[in-house]
Amino acid sequence: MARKPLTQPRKNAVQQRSRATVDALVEATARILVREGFEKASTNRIAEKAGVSIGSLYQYFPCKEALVAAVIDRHNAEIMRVVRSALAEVADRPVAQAVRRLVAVAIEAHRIDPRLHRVLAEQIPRTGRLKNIEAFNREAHALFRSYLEAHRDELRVADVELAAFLCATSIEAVAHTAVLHGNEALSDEATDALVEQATRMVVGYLQ
Amino acid sequence: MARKPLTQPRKNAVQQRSRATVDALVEATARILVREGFEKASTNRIAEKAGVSIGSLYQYFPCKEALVAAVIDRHNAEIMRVVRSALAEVADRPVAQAVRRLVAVAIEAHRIDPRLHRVLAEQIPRTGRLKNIEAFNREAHALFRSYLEAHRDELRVADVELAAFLCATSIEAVAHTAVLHGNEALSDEATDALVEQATRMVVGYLQ
Amino acid sequence: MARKPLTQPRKNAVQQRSRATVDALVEATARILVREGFEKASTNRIAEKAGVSIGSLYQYFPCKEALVAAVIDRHNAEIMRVVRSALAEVADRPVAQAVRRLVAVAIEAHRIDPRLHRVLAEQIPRTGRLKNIEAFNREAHALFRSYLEAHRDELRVADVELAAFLCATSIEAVAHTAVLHGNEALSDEATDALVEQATRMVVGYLQ
Amino acid sequence: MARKPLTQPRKNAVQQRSRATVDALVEATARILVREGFEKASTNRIAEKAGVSIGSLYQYFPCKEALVAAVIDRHNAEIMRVVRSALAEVADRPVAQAVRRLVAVAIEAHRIDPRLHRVLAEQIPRTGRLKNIEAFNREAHALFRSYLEAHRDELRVADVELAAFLCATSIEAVAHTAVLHGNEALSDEATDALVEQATRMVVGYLQ
DNA sequence: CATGAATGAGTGTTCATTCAT
DNA sequence: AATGAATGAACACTCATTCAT
Repeated sequence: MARKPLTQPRKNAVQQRSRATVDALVEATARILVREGFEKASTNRIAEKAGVSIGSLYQYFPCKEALVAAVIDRHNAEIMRVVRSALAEVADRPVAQAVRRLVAVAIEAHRIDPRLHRVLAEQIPRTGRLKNIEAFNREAHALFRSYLEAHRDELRVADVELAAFLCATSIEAVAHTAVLHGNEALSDEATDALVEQATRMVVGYLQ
Repeated sequence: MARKPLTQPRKNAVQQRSRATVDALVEATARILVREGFEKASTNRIAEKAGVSIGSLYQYFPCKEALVAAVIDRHNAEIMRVVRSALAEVADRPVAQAVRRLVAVAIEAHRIDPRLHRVLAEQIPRTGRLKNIEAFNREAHALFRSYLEAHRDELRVADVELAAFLCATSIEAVAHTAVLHGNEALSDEATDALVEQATRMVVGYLQ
Repeated sequence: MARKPLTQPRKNAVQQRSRATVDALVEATARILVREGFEKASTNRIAEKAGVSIGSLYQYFPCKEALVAAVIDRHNAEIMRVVRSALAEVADRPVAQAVRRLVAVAIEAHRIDPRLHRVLAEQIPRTGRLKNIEAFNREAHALFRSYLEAHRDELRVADVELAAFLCATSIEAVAHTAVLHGNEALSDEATDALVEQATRMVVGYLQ
Repeated sequence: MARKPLTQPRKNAVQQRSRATVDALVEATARILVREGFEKASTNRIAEKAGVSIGSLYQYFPCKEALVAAVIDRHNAEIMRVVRSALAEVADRPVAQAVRRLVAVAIEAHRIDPRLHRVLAEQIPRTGRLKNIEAFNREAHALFRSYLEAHRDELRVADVELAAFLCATSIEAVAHTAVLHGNEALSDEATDALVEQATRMVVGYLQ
């Protein structure tokens, strides 16, 4: 009952151990996913790479999908932290500035862990409960739409929802493709040019 | 080119039979992919649905991936036929007209077999040799870029390659998402509005 | 017999606690056996249902079989209490009366916890040390045989041992099957008729 | 369509091979069941003992239970062949003769493969679809009841159904216990005495 | 060419049991 | 004593692929 009295003994030690095991498992899953792909990510292999017994794996994750979902959630959380803070930051800025920032942030977000992002976006069978990747896109879209609605008087589009869909989809696709499908890493100049042009396209449309 | 003209009938018969077997296998694969997903598409099941023995399947396809690749190729070919003819058709039209037509065609293309398109885009592990889905995108992008280069004097963009990437990526993403991720089928009005706005965005940027 | 009388209270407390833990474990095992069957009765689940750690379970029971054996022993003890007291009660009665009472008691005994009885009789793999269910039968048979030997002069059978085997086996099987394999619970009338006829069969044979 | 023209070529060869595999699997299952018990009868072990790959096992049996069910069916079929023919044989005989024969047959039936019978009766978890063991008992009971009904005028019992239940259950239990739970094999004299006494008990009751 | 029986490495998952804390 | 995290052998089952017929 009495907690945080400077020393959290046993239980905390226990919690730390558990936590370390869980982290090791999620991390091992992500690594295998990135290096060898979804097909090679068997539970036994994950446990082995995590330095944990297969029994322990199933103490913390009810099935293989839960492990992959944890990786997805962790990655999505990182991305959404960046996206949410950017959108909060530009909430009161005019559309031209806001869009430029959001395009830049979309690229940044895709650079957090591009190879993992690629695997999650392209290699995971989107069956059953593993639909979560789109979930985060939906949240990002919704936030962007809220911004546009708040700035409706600056816009010269009739249907804000449609405009939001158009712009958010385009920005995401451009950032995704540029970061993941370019043959080489984007140079700073190329990135600047991309941001500049994408911003021009979107702002030109909205205003 | 001309071979053994005497036994040609026989050989033709054989070739026809082979062709029919191959077609049946590809068709069965596509059907199972659409109806039951990649995970259920085992080679034995495909052979059974195609009314062919598993041995025969391996006479025509060296491995499972080759079968899936054939489905992808067939689908891509259908799409590219539409895209190529549209681009040929608009080759000499002004940008505004051409873009409107291309946006409409992008949507049409995604409607050819949306459920198959979805499976191919989302459910197939993109391991090893199964990268072909992007291949077709690359061709479409290249064709569009050629168009823009031929109409460079109508444009007010500095970097045509970058502009082509931006526009083609956006159009593809918008069409893909609208067709496959909308909760219901797009109405005609919604489609018209989408085409109108996407065209405005792209043309506004290019000119 | 009398040990360390000074620390007895403490020790008693401990013993009581132990006793309670053991009881909880046996009870939990029985409940799971009845409600979910042998296959679901894992040691971890038993410990959980008993509100005891898996470590404690192994402090009191060396292995899973020991737990199941304890359930069997407890159930057998209950049954044998009934059977023994009935046999004591009829020890001096004539055969006709005694048999009628014993048939009734056999049915009563199977009704003590029919679902548990069924699981113990049908679902537990009778491997290794888990043969105990027959043990109780052996004791009941022996008691019945003693009764018959004491009343030998009332009987017109040559081989009392064989007669005891025949009658005890038949009574047990009839009671068992009637209680556990009848589609519905036995009505009072049906039970009466069953007792009447079984008694007639056995007494007719013995006398 | 045209079948049995003296030679059943290919297909027959194929069928023979399949049949041999199936037989080997059922036989291996029975052997392991007898020698090592249900718990040791894993599908991999069965396949190995049958000299067949685990894959082949699953080509012919959809799950482990199906394998065990096949063993049960095979054993039941053997027993029922004996029981059915005995009942057909005695159909027109008077009760006293018929019962003596049936008791003898019950013992014979339990001697067909006593160790297998024991495992099937005692060691197989009677879960789900593995209830078949009782099914054969039901058939034997029904046949016996039919006999009694046909000979009702010879009997002095009020309720033929109840009498059939009583006698069939008793005979089965006595035969089962005598064959399987006696410490040693029954001598011929002991068997004769058992048949004699059981017959006396049952006939005395019926008439 | 066609067949389909056969293969066996590999999968996800369970569970009795141990042992450091 | 009590705890519960950890273990890992074992299980039922799948499926891409081979090869004798």
